[in-house]
Amino acid sequence: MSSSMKDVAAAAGVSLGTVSNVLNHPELVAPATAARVQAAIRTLSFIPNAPAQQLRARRAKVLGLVVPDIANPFFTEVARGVEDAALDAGYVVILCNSDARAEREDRYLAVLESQRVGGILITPARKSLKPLSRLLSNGVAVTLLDNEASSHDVCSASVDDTLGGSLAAEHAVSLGHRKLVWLAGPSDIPQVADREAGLTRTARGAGASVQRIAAEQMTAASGDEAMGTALAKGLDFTALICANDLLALGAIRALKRAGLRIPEDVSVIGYDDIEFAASASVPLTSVRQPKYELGHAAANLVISECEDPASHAHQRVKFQPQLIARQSSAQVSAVGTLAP
Amino acid sequence: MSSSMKDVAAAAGVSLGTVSNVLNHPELVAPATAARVQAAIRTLSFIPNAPAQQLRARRAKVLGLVVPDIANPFFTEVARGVEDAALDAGYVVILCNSDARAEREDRYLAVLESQRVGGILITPARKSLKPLSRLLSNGVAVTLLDNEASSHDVCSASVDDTLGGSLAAEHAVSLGHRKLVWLAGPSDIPQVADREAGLTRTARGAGASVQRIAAEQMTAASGDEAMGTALAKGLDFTALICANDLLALGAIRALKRAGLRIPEDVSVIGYDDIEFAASASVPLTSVRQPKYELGHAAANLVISECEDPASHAHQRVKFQPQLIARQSSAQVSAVGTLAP
DNA sequence: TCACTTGATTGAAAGGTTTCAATTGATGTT
DNA sequence: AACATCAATTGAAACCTTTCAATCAAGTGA
Repeated sequence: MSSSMKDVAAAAGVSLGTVSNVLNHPELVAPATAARVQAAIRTLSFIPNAPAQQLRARRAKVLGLVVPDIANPFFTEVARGVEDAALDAGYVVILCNSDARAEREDRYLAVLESQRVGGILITPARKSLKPLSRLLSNGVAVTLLDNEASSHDVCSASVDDTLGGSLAAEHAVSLGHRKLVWLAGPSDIPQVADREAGLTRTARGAGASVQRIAAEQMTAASGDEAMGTALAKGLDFTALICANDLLALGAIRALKRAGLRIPEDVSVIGYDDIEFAASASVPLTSVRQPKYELGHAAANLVISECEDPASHAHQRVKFQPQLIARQSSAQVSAVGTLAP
Repeated sequence: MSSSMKDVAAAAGVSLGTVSNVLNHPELVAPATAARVQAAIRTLSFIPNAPAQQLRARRAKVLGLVVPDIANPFFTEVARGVEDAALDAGYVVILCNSDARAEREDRYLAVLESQRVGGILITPARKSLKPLSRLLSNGVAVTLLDNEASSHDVCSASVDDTLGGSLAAEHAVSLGHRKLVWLAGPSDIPQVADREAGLTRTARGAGASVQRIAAEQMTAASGDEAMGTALAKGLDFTALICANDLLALGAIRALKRAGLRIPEDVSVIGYDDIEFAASASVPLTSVRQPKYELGHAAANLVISECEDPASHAHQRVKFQPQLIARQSSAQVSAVGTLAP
């Protein structure tokens, strides 16, 4: 049904090679011939066979996007940035949710290897780059997404999480808070560790205390649960800083259930500034990350490496986060402290 | 670097064809030989070249997922269902956001045709299936997602939107509301039209009036704006029913700005029951759609058609929505009516 | 007119897989 | 001993593209 270059060649009365030249090296072919070939392409509505091109080129114009969870609006927005950059460059994006599970990540990496993708954008489920080494040695361009590269054979695009943590702490401290709680996620997530480091350093430096509680996953449900159990055990604090907005949204539910008012009793600060932060039950103060830009930049890094691996120098792009103050945080109240 | 079946054949001392048989028709090859080949596959860590398979098969084990906007949590959840079904079947998903724009949708359809994808899951940007006819005549399996098929050459998986609209109306009416406002989206979205039809029929049948206002897009920002202008012009109503939750979230912002209390002055009902509906400033009453299941079912439909087009019968799977009542809707108050 | 250059076009090979008709070797039948 | 049967394996063709060395035709300079 669908026509090949052979059909086009026959229709235009030229050889296969000439059709290819029209498509890939138009400067080599006489204008009249080129016109004839173009006409044939149109009448046959020829569309190149990408798998054949990929087989020939040994690399597909395809990117793998491996993220923990696209349902997290942070990654959704990042994905939009990736997709737009990819489409502009004639690339296509394969969506891979790892669920932050190594096993599922590995499965996807194998699939992507089989597909001979040109590049991979990944927010890894674990710290080691070992699982990527096969791909790297096969010449696949890899860019770390929302993670800073520690080695020198990959690019990375990330946001300064240490600074972000600092910004959150500064904000809380500037409102007079001295007893902070940090609601972390799983401890093996590097972004969370960096935010925690920045937060802790800045808070302690300003004379504030930081207690740490941890949620199992970076989801609202998990934040609700973790906050709930922590409150049940008793907790003395005036400000809650969360490792991301989903946790914050969940924690707010738990706080409200416990009869605490926000921000009168507790100030809450999230991280990411997802779209829903502004529509939350209490509009959420949050550390904004340039999500779309992050995805866009990362995609452009891999694409540039794909297009010209030889002259490519690995880069680390780092964006700056920004604190967005809303109603969920306020000046500490004289009586706001909650004793167990 | 990466090894081919030829390498495996050499290592195992058999012919290329035998390696292929081990992989695809193991029953044809002697156990001892098969073992030898498997060993070679392992030592060379051979991974099949998907583009070559695709070239040969003339169809890739790849699905295109074309949605208006993955940033809408409804589609995000649908996408998860699609992806899980695909991964289980050894398929891979290409993410295509059409932004509900015909031009961008066409661009993606051309890309997917070029990639020779086996199937396409699409929530079309326009009613006509014309843009898909090329694909269909090339034997690509197409399944309509969240749209009911009107023609007979495609499958579809959808949710009963007319029923959903009815459920919302019933709920409002049962709480005593008689002056309803319907916040619609762009009028060419079939889902929205169906919801509106169900809503209007049921509401009018119960003696309630329905005024219609429309947002430009199905986003929170757009809902905020549409509601804001409508309120400024004056509106007499006690319940607001929105074409989706994002619109509802935006509308709630506008209502609050106008000094209206929810649900005391206005009851608000959304549609989709996205995860954030429960965390919204007022937990949102909404019509829940089985989003993940929808995506999962749709993917399984296309995959089954890809795998065995001959014996495939086109199907229309239709799910039932369900009303989830939360705090944003309540019994109409005696004084709640707002005059212009 | 011959030798040569330049520009345009061609033909063949390669890339990795699957399929299928053909071959081989062994077993069983008469 | 000759033949048919069957299981296991092989070799070649096909899928469609790109590249590159080779060819061809036309035009230049001597």
